[in-house]
Amino acid sequence: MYDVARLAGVSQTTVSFVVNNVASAAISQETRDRVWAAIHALGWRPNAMARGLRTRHSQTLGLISDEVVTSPYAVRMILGAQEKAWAGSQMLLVVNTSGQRDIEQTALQFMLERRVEGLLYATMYHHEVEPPPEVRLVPTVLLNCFVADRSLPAIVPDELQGGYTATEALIQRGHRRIAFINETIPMPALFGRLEGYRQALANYGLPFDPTLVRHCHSNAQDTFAVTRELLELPDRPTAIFCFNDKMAMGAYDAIKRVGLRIPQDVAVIGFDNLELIAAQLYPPLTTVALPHYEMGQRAVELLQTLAAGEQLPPTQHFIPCPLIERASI
Amino acid sequence: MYDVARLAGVSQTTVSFVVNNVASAAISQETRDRVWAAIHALGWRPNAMARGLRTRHSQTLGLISDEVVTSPYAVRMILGAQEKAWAGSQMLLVVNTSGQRDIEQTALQFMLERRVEGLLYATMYHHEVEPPPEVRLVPTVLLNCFVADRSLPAIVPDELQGGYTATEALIQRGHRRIAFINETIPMPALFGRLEGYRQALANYGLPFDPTLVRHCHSNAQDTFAVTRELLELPDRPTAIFCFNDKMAMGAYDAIKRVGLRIPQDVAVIGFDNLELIAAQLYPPLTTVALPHYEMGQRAVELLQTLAAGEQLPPTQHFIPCPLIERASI
DNA sequence: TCGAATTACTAATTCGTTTTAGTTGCTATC
DNA sequence: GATAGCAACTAAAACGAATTAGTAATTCGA
Repeated sequence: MYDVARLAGVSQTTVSFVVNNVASAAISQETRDRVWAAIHALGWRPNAMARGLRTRHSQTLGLISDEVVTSPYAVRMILGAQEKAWAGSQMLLVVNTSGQRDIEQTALQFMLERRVEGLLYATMYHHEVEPPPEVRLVPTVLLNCFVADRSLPAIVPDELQGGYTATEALIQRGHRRIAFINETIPMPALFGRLEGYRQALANYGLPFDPTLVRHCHSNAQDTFAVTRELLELPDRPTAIFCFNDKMAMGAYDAIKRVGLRIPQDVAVIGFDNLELIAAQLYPPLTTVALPHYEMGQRAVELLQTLAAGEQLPPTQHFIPCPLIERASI
Repeated sequence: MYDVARLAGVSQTTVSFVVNNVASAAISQETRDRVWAAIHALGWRPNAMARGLRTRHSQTLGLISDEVVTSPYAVRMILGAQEKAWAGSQMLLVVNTSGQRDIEQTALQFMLERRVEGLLYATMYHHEVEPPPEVRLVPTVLLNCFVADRSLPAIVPDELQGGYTATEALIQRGHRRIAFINETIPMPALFGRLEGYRQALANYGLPFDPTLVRHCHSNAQDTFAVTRELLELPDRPTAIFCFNDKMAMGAYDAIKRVGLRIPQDVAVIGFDNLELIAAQLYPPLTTVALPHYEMGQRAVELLQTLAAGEQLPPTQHFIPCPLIERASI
């Protein structure tokens, strides 16, 4: 900046005023032009570290996530966060801990040293977490997870509404015997979606038939078997709500194998909206989307208002899961 | 640091020496203990901006990528980069430009202002790029892309070897009539894999039959049709090499539809190793993986040596694509 | 016509570190 | 008994901006 000042024949202060467009400073247009010309001539660029040191603002948010691998579309969460941060001209520091506690700990230290203005603590599937206590030193928003005592604001998908929406979509197309193939591992998604399924049935005056609710691991192979069982039931279900799209893949195979058609004979609805699967299956899979992108955005939005000093209670935000209509119901 | 110094009864300089374990400074163990005690008592943490200002090192790498959406597994590239950066105790600044030139431009400015020590310019599918000229102000490595004049170092997948590997795997299992369903849009992958296919055939003394090479868009639907055509050929191929796993999905459907078995009647091999598809298909799909994770790692590795001041020619690094054996051939 | 207000700037301090160049008091040495 | 050498520190100057508190010259108003 001193070099620029010298070349433009002004003081370093003036350069700073011009660069930052300081309202309280009166600088003639002619001087401004000279300063900018000098800046371009020298290729000067502000040093964010020096600026940050003085202003005490890093213009940086940190994102600590456990895994990006399991569900690739959860990446859209990061994307949503990044784009929102970007819109607020902040950068996002991303660290993936691979679920290792020590990495998480040092990542946190690193971020605090860099004076991040807020922290996103994200997980790739919706579950309870116990983040290190230091996260409370800085505004923090949980993404796709929550703490037992709900003492930190969280952005999570509305599993119940999602389950309700899927079931309702089937009911509205006239289905009355709707099977639900649920996950086996206890997790919010399992309980939430089941509850949504029950509420939808109840709301439309349909009975809850426990024989129609099955559990298996969420892969195509296991679901293939479970689906065949369901199809052999005396009063065969006309629709299957699968816990996720991977399961739907297995269900498709099973239905086709016994010579039934989708959706004419058996309708299938999934969950997750994994484009890769849902759009490639034949017929394309109707499913419920996890609103990852929007969750990322909302989380940063919230973080930004918190970082601005606003005092808010640690609300748990449930983001609705929209129905993605394709051709399987 | 001054507060810590006061509490420990030493000078700020001493605190700095203790914190950084400066070898040239002689500090008694007793004093070190007092300093650390004071640090913990006050919860002091170094300010990375102040440190960076003084040392002229940001300990940060920048990653500019166009899209994370198209091929979700390309995310592993970012993961590889992040973990390697982490290992060198550097942080990764990630910006996704969604392919917009203006975002790319400002992202670059932002990163230069933050004095990133190196830049990764990544694309989600392998193709030629023209990055903004400012990338040359700082060590830069291209990831999954390259510039026309090869004036920047690049890390790209070895498409030719990949095509060769896939074809060879089929040949070694006794196949002699091997179809190849290729992409239609001109891109390095199309040419490279085709060349690999040809070289493998030639190497094993098999004729190249143009009727066995088809082109279609890489989705299940279109591939379904093309596969049916292939299966109706008088001298039907016994194996199909699909340009990617999405295509393989369509091929599976077509083969099953006409009552043939995989792999007994027709073998199928894919490309990309999209776990989501390859592992869920029945039978699980043998495929060739794009070494995204390793590419990310290698890119950062290279970047780190460049950032260390080493002068290297802008080599194009071809990372081999390994065969992932499952059950479809 | 003179003081007040305004315009157009600048000097100097500060942010929180690292680092260079000392300083002080001992101990060992010849 | 002076001195070199060492151990154990400290003072002060950067690093590159932002910001506060001025200053000099001009304009304005009564």
